[in-house]
Amino acid sequence: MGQKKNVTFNDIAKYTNFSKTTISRYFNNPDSLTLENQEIIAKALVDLDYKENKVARILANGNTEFIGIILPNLFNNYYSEMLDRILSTYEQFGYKFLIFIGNENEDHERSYIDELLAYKIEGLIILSHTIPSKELAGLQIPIVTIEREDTYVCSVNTDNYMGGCQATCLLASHNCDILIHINSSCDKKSPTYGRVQGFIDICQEKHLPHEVYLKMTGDTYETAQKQLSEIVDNLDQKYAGMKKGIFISNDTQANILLNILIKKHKCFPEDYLIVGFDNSLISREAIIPISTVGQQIDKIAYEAVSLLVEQMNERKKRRPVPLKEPVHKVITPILIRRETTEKE
Amino acid sequence: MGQKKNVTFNDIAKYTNFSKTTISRYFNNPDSLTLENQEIIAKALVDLDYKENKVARILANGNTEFIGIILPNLFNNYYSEMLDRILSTYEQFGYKFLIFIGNENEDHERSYIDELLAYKIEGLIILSHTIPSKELAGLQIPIVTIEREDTYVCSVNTDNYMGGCQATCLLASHNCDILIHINSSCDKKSPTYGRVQGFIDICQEKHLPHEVYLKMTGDTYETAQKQLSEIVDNLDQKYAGMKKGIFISNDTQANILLNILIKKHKCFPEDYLIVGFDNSLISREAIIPISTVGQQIDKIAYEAVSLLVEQMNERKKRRPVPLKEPVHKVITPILIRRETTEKE
DNA sequence: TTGTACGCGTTATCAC
DNA sequence: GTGATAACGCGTACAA
Repeated sequence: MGQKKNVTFNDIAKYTNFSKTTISRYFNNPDSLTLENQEIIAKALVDLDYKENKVARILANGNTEFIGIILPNLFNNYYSEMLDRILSTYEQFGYKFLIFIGNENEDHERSYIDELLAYKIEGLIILSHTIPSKELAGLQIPIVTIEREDTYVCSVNTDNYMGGCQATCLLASHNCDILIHINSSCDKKSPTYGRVQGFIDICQEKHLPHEVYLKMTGDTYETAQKQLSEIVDNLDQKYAGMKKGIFISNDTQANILLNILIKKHKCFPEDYLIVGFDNSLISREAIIPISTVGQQIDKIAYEAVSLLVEQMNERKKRRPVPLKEPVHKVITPILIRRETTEKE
Repeated sequence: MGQKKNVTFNDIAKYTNFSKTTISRYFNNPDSLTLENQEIIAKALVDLDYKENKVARILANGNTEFIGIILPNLFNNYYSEMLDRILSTYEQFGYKFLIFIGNENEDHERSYIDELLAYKIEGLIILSHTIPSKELAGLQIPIVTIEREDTYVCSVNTDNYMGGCQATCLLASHNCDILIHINSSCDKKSPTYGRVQGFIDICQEKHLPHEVYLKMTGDTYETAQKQLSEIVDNLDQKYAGMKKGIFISNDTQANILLNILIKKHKCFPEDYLIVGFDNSLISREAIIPISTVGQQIDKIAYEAVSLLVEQMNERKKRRPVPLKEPVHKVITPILIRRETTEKE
């Protein structure tokens, strides 16, 4: 472990003429010692330069204070921002995080989970999409997922349906002649599908002409660019002279769309409005700040850890009462109006 | 730890009529068992549904296979991308990572380090800037820093000086009338200062007129925007009609600068050239793809972990020979020419 | 090739 | 308030 022998409770016990037990109590229940003896031990810790060893503590009491996390990647700003917020809950809850990047590789992710279990993590947060929630539920350990299929496990998700409604209503309020939604062909079970549903429902409710493009693959910047260029050409032709309100599935794509429009028309055309999703950095940094449906990432992260901590605490009781049904928390998105809808 | 009693080597030993030692050997030195017996044990593991416990293993042999990481944040794309690459070295080296976000808070970072040491991490990777390397060197544990002050510890850095030279030469090759460098007022000891020095040296060597702005604070997007607007107004006036080559300290700022120029002049002005630094996502996603000095993040991450692993392995030998001097690895940047210099 | 006995550093239980 | 002793689960000399 260390270079030289570690100083242990035994050494401190000998040095102070107390027993190991008393030293342990000094750390875990100091009030049970006299103030005087507390000071003696405190001094000894300094004299001997004691460093605590949590590994030994874990073995003895079983609490690792580890939470495992599996993310698809950290290139996507959404994930890195979420991770930032999750890690920051350390100040509040004290849990440490062991992190793996899945890269959409299901088998790798399985082996990562095994590794995490071997380190006796107390809970697991999953953001990757590969392993079905049914399988995750069989892991016999508290789990919370974020923005993914979550039928059999606890989860925290943005209210994507409401987000879709908000975006659509915003476009509708500007009296667009045609509303357009662009998204990937996501599964109907995935939370993301709520965005599509919200768009369609509002359009039907308000009897607004609308069209849905669900063919984005968007693996890379280049393919997204190509696909969106085609869509723009299509729209320019099909709805020439009409006011077009576009709700697109994320800010990265909204930005690409914006750039395509500006390059093609030399400026952001009067007859286009754009709303993105996520409120990721790029929506602010774009040449024209993009209106977007903002996910409350800090809140999602907090609720996820919080929900996990509840379950972990429950398990530590003598008679734990496991959840009958998975809990699904829903976080309200916040509509952010910027220049792609509120033209000056 | 678990809900029910964990299955241990003892249980397997009883089940198979071997000793604990033999079970242990099955995992750590399987060749020392007969194939037949290996199969018997393998079957027992399945029958009893054994789950390995690495915490116990750590306590027994002292190897946690943990590496600690302290980052300033994950909002900055550079850090999240770096973390992505570092985490991905798991496939190669097998080390697990415990991660803390420092948020520029020196005292918090100290307490994070204490926590990491309590978990007996074998090495530490530091990307945050607060704690002086002299203090880090006193930690008695292998350390590697990335792009920060590194006098007393091992480090991996981009060759910022070369990057500065590359960017400046690129601008010079386009026959600019005036070369400009925009940066924050960084410490001369910080690796980043190399970018400034490279710029100045090349300008002087080639006898090129140049000017350096070192007053960016860039805490937020808005302040950066304001500061750069002022600089642009200044440049427009001072060097009207002249071809201006700007080398700016990072891509985020390059993008802001680009947007300001386009908004002010309705297009990207003929008489401006821009080179950023980092090759971060935004440099590709900008309305006009930005030329930049690309940091080889994957290589930096690999070299950092690799350098750390070497030191950790050395410590495990019976007679470890610690490094006399800190090793400083330098990674060559790669110039990426895009449309802000190579106009069509 | 296999087994015995002990150590790793802490906590929990029970006694005083 | 304090102490002795037995866990926790695995690795490793040393012996057979």
